[in-house]
Amino acid sequence: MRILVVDDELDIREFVQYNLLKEGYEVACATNGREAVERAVEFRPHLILMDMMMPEMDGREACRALRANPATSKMMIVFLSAVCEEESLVECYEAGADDYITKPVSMKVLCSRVGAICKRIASGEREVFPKSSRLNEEQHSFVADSGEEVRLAVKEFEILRLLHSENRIFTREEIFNAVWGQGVVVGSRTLDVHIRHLRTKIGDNHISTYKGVGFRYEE
Amino acid sequence: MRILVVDDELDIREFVQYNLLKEGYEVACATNGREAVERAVEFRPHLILMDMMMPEMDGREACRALRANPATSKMMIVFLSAVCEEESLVECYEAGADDYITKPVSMKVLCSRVGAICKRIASGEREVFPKSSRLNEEQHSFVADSGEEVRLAVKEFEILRLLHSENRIFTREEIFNAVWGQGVVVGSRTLDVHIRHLRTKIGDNHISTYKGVGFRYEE
DNA sequence: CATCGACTACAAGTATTCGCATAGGAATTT
DNA sequence: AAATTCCTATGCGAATACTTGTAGTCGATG
Repeated sequence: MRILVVDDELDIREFVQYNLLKEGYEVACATNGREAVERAVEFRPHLILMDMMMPEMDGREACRALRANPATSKMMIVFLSAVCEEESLVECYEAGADDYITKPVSMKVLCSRVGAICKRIASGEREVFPKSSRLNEEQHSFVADSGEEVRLAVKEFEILRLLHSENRIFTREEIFNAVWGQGVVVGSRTLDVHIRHLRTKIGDNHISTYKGVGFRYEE
Repeated sequence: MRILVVDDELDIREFVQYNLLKEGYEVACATNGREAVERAVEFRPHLILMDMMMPEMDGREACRALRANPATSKMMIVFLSAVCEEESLVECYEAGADDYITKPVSMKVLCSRVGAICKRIASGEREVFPKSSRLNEEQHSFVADSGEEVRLAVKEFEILRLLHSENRIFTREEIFNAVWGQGVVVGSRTLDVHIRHLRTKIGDNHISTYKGVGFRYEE
């Protein structure tokens, strides 16, 4: 799990970085908002811990900039600031922050909150990175991240559309209801065959099966 | 993938051009809005990276001019500007910009965003160039890109007009409704016959069928 | 380690959809 | 009126998409 620490004060950066590293996180730093935006693109952090008041570009602006770019728009952004006035809190949320931690804060508290956030990310409750592949609704095709396009048959497309729509496991029953409709009954093997066709067309690593539960689209 | 870089400052032009060339893009430059409009016609770029403030003709005006000309109206236009005020951002979008990047920006960030845009273009999600073939309403004829003209029957013309109008798959039902009208019912094979006639007249590679979905005009 | 349930692979069968040839009748032109 | 072009219908073969059966694999569980 990668975390980007953004603060203009060296002491705080190093303190936070040291403790997060000890907890097993991968950590990168930036000293102002502008740097943060750049590093976010190249480092691809799951979580950004950012100070509010910084030179060059402050937290609010940086937050808006991050939300505006598709590559970074879904990352967790948590403000870590000494300013604990109501106003700035509201401002943060308006700028698109996910959470807010007031300074000073003990490492124990910080780590526990960071841990909670990371658990949410790991569980898939919150998607942090945008999918690089897309479905082309108008052409009934799948566009891989490499850019190449594959034409899909109707059933294949409908199954993939469902799986692709949300970042979670879909049960077999859900898939049958969504693709074939409630009343229709087809053999259970049918779905397996379509899944296999999809895998050969779009690559084996995209659809993973959860035995006894269902299927899920990944990457 | 061709990119047109428009900026009045030589340093920035060369910096951006050098880095985009290194990434494998074909790059051309212009130093103001007027030049940009001219070069866009002859260079036929997929993407135009344009500064906001320039002498002679500024970004907004150039953008509007590009949108007004059918030959350039669908190109991706992205502003690259130091002015990060809300107002100018809104102005850009009003002028018809597709995206907005604030300067200064690292090459890494720029490349990643340019890459994302190019992927969208490559996937066909966005059509950048107008179709080279066109329909002649008065003559009820089809003019191929080679210039030769084919006369079409009424039904043929109406079907082709529909397919030609948008870059997507049209279902059989849509075609029936558009060409014959809602109430009228004709045999399902009838459409196939007309499609075959069209294909023999305008070439086999233009209309592709999506089994179970519909037909689509291409190229 | 045996068993069971659930998934996969392969192969074959069934159903649907499409392309094409052909043909008769309507509309238009000569 | 005759000739030509255009529209629609129909039937069948071919191609594609979908479903099912059988057999085999995998992993968890007692």
